[in-house]
Amino acid sequence: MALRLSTRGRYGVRAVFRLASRYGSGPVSLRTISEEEGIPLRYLEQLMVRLRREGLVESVRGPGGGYTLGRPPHEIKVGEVIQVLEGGVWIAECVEANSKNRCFLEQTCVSRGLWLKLSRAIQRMLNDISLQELMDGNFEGMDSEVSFKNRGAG
Amino acid sequence: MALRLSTRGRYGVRAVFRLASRYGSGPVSLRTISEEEGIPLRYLEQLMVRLRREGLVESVRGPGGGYTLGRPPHEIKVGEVIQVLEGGVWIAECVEANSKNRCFLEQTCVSRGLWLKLSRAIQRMLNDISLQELMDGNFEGMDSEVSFKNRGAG
DNA sequence: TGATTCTTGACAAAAAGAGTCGGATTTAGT
DNA sequence: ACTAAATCCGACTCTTTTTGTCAAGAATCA
Repeated sequence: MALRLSTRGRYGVRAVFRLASRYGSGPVSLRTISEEEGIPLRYLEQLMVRLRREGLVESVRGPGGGYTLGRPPHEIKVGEVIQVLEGGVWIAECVEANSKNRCFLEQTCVSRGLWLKLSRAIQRMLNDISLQELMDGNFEGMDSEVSFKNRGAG
Repeated sequence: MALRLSTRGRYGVRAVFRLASRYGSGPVSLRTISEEEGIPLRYLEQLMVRLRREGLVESVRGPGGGYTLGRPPHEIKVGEVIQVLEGGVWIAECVEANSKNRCFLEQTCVSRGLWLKLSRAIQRMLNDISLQELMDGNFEGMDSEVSFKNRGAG
C-alpha cells in the first residue's frame, strides 16, 4: 500500500474534526474522542500536544477540561493538521525541504520533477479543504476533471 | 515525511524511464541502469521481474541481453508502474480494495470519504502521465489551478 | 483532599522498508 | 564444450519507521 498516510495524520484529522463538530460548546476531553473514534488515549495525547504547540488547538486542564479548536472550523485546513503531525507531504526524500540526503542525480533526474509536482499538487488539495467543508461534505468536487499536462495550450 | 513513495516505486519509474529513452535500440542490461541510476543491482532485479510478469517490460537473457519496454513509451503510464510495484495508491487501509481491516466506523467516518477521493485523485494524476510525456517534460501543467470542491456550481 | 484531565519524556513491540545472498537458468561468443 | 554475461527465483537479514505504552508530574474543579 503506497502513498499511505500514517495513523498520526489520520487520527489527527479525525480528532480535530470531532472538535470542529462541537465548536463553541466548550472543551472536549480526549477520553471522549478516544472512545468515539477508537483511538488509543495515550497515543492521542501525544498528537494533541503537537497540535497545541502549533496553535491549531487549545487545552483546558482539570475536570471538565479538554481541547477546543484554536480557530473557527473554516479557518483550519486539513493540510495544516497533516503538516504538523507528519511534517508535510513529500513523495520522495529528494524533494523534501532541508533534505540532507541529496541525490547525486538531482540536477538531471527526470522523475524528481514529477515527485516535486505531485507533492505540491497533493499539498494544494489538502490546503484547500477546511474542517468546515469537511463537516459539510463539501469536497465532492475532488472527482472533477483534473489535468496535469499542457494539453493544446495555445 | 508523509505520503512517501517507497524506493520500489521510485526506482521502478526511473528504471523504465531509462528503457523508454532507449526504446527501439535493443535491450538494456540492469547493470547499465544500476550504474546510471545508482540503484543496487540485486534490488533492481527484483523489481524488474515483477514488471515483466505484468507485461510492462520484456527480457532477453544471456550476454548482450537485458530489458526492453513491453509497449511503446506513450502507451505506458507512470501509474501502471506504481500499481505493479506498490500495489496501487491508497491513503489509508480503510479505502484499500479487498481490505481486511475494516474500520468499525466505516459507514459514518467523514475522513474516509476524504481519503478515498484523495487516493483517486492521485491515481488519476499518475495514470495521466505516460513515459513519453515524462521524457518530453510534458507534465508542467501539474502546477495549474486545481479545485476539489464544488465552488459556485450552478 | 480526591478525582479528572492535560504534560512530558522515555521506552518498547511490531511492521514495513531496503536491501542481500546463494544459486539456478539461459544464451552469445570463442 | 567452455566461459562469461545476464536474467530468474526464493529466502533471508538488517535497519528504520510506525504505533503505540509507560511512569510520573502539574493544573483544576468540587
